[in-house]
Amino acid sequence: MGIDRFMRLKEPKREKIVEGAVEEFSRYGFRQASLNRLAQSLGISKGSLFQYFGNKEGLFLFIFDQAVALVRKRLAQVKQETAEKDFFEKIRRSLAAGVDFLRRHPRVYRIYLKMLFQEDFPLRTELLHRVRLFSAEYLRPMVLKGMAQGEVRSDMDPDFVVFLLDAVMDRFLQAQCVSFLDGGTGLYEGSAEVTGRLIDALVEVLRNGLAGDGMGHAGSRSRGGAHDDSGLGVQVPGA
Amino acid sequence: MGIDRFMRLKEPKREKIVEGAVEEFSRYGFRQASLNRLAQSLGISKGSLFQYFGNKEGLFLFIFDQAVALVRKRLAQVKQETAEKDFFEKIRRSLAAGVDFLRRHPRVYRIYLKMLFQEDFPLRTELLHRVRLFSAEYLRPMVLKGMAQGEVRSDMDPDFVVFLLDAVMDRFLQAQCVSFLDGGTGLYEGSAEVTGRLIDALVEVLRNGLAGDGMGHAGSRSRGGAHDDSGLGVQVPGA
DNA sequence: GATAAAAATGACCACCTGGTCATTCGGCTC
DNA sequence: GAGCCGAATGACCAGGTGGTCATTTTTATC
Repeated sequence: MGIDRFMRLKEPKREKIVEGAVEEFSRYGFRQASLNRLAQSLGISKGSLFQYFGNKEGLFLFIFDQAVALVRKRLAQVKQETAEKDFFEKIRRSLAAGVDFLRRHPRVYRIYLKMLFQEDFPLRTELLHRVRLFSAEYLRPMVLKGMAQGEVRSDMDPDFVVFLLDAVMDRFLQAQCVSFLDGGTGLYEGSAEVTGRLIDALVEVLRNGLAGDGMGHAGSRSRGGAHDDSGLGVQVPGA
Repeated sequence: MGIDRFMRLKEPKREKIVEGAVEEFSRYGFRQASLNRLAQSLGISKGSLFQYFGNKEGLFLFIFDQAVALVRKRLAQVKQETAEKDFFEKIRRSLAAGVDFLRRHPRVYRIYLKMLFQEDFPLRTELLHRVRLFSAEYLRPMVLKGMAQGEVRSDMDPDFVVFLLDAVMDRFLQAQCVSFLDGGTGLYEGSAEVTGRLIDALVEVLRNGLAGDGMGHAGSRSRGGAHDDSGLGVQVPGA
């Protein structure tokens, strides 16, 4: 059929088409993306796009599948790398990996954001379920294990803990792309150093809010202590 | 010009038009919204819409201004009602008011969500700045006051605290509208009771993570104690 | 009821969309 | 160079868009 015809293309051209399509969808979402414009910006004819992908939806799904595979791969890598680490260190590393991914593939992330709130994507429901594996497959077991090991307080609904982690981590990533969400913290297109500090500060708050009794937070809480080895990103203004 | 011609309309018709427009924009965003479809569903001619609002953008701005006014009014009300309350009680009440608003005006909230991630809205930048007053005008002074009074730990960047609160509260609201974000917590279109419990659970985690030394959390933290007078929404599964 | 002013209408316009397909092109083999 | 065949092309289609405006309908005044 069509798609193997696309696969028969030579590498540079294939990559160029994928990149161009990612750019188009990330800028305009699905419906508002224009194959006329895409074809023109790629310097190929619109007819070819239809030969390769059948229709607009086919092109989008192809792009989307590639992106999901990319994310899964990276997450699996982090999971493996931090298998032996403390719960909150896992969180820290996951966040750092997220930031890194997003810097490397900003447009891929934007497609995801668009799809989240723009309801006219094709197969939106199914695709989002595929993407939200982040909570289902990644965070949830991590939380359950953390609870079992006493690192995370176990008197709360684990699903709710997952929800909180997901909320705060996702927003942290969004703030890197959407200037209105950074709230003066410097997250939006901030330097790696600033971002690193904020990750540490975030993880510390999470530790205070969620840590279990099994962990070694000595005093009333771990204020500045425990696992923080890079200086938490805090001003000390008044008191 | 046009808009006062709209104002001269009789009340039921005016309201019907506003409601129809909110429905259209909330379903389709700006670009994909169709004035043909809107006119037809309203049972008036397209020409009239242009007489009233000049163009599509004018109609959208009119709708948007009304919505912003609605939100401001409600927030001011909550601020006044909780002026004498504890910091975390303020947060709790604000969240509850947010949930309430969102149930009363679900389509207004959806327009906001669409605009956040769909970049082709007219005047998007300016409008979002106007809307994000939530952090700037509402949360920030609250946090600063909380820090000054020792209710909130003051060794962190206040902007970062605002960011965290904003993130978690916003996501909490989003989860009521977007099924993929609720993560099995039951927030998505959940009952008032479930939502109430989750608000309490959320505030408790925030208290543990952010409370200052001025507050009365006696032990290593306020586990289940302190200000929680409605039973925190927690299962007690294993331990 | 006649007249004038205001408001509602919908046919019409230029433009853009996703999608089609007969035609042309380009690189093989012999 | 001839012949072949898959690949690239872009004119073309039906359908939908925001926007216009001459015309008709409604309303108000006398």
